Amino acid sequence: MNKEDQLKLENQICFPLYSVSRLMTKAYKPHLEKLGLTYPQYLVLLVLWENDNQSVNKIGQKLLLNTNTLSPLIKRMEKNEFLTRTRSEDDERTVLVSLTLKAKKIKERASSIPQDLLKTLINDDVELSDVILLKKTLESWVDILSQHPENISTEKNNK
Amino acid sequence: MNKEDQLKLENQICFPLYSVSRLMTKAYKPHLEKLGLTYPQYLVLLVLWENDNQSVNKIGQKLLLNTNTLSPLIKRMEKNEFLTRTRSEDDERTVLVSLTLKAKKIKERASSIPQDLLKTLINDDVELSDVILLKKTLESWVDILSQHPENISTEKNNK
DNA sequence: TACATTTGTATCGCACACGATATAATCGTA
DNA sequence: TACGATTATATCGTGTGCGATACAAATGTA
Repeated sequence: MNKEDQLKLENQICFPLYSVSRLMTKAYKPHLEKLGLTYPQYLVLLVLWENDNQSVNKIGQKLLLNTNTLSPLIKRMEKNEFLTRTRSEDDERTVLVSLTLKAKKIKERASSIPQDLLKTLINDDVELSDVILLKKTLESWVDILSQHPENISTEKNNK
Repeated sequence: MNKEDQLKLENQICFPLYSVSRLMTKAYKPHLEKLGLTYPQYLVLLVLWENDNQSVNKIGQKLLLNTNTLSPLIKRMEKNEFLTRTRSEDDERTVLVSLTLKAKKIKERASSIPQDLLKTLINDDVELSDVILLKKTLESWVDILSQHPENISTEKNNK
């Protein structure tokens, strides 16, 4: 491929990645709005539904987000009564984030959202096996990219 | 898969998509910073390098972005002397966006960025054939998702 | 035990995304 | 040819992302 072709939008791998990510978030939107959530806020709940009462740092490690994104986001969720924030007694620096009853209650309703969305896609053109392959591929890219020099977080990334 | 498992972060297809998109943009960052560009600004240049002098609307159709995102973005690029904006004489509503000399000059330097990035990835673990497959898969998702009810743009999407 | 370093969180500033809305120009049609 | 509908762009408000920076608590070490 020559230099001219490399610059064509259609030959860029990053662009469809960027587009699909945005379009997927948009597809989630009407479902999440009913629950009063945004997509990143939904991600925080996913982490906490799996294990309640985690530090901001820990949540950030799982979502690959830093505290400069998470701190205000979590505060908004606290204001909307999905979360509570408490300083850890062991380490006064640490803020522990916990689910409220309200957040626990919507877990059930939230569980059907991804399935519902996938169904409409699979009914269209996508095969379930394609989805699984795509997920695997993207996950390996996450691994590689998160080890890339630009993406090593300043915080120690000790799982 | 039961309802409990569906909610695990690791079982969500959208999350790796969202992560890889962000990590890729981050990987681009140091390269684009040297040129004084952000990733979405780079996308606008890609469109114009292919065909100069296009309307805001047209650029938006190609990037799947609306004018409420593009208008300020293009104005920032005008301020940074990458673009010029002129009202069309045929239709006073239309703003035609053109490349400045500065923008034309960096085309050469910009052309190596994606290749450079891919090389470091491929040197690591990724096969070129994987990249091509991923691109194809994502492009088909773009097609499907952009036809989804939530994602039909208000503007007529007449290619 | 002082004190430099590290760690966990938060704040600031900037640049997107995007729904809702505004405004002016153009178009369609009665 | 009026005039309502459509179209092209822009503005506003809110919520992310993220680099840079601040700050207090905890840790390591001389």
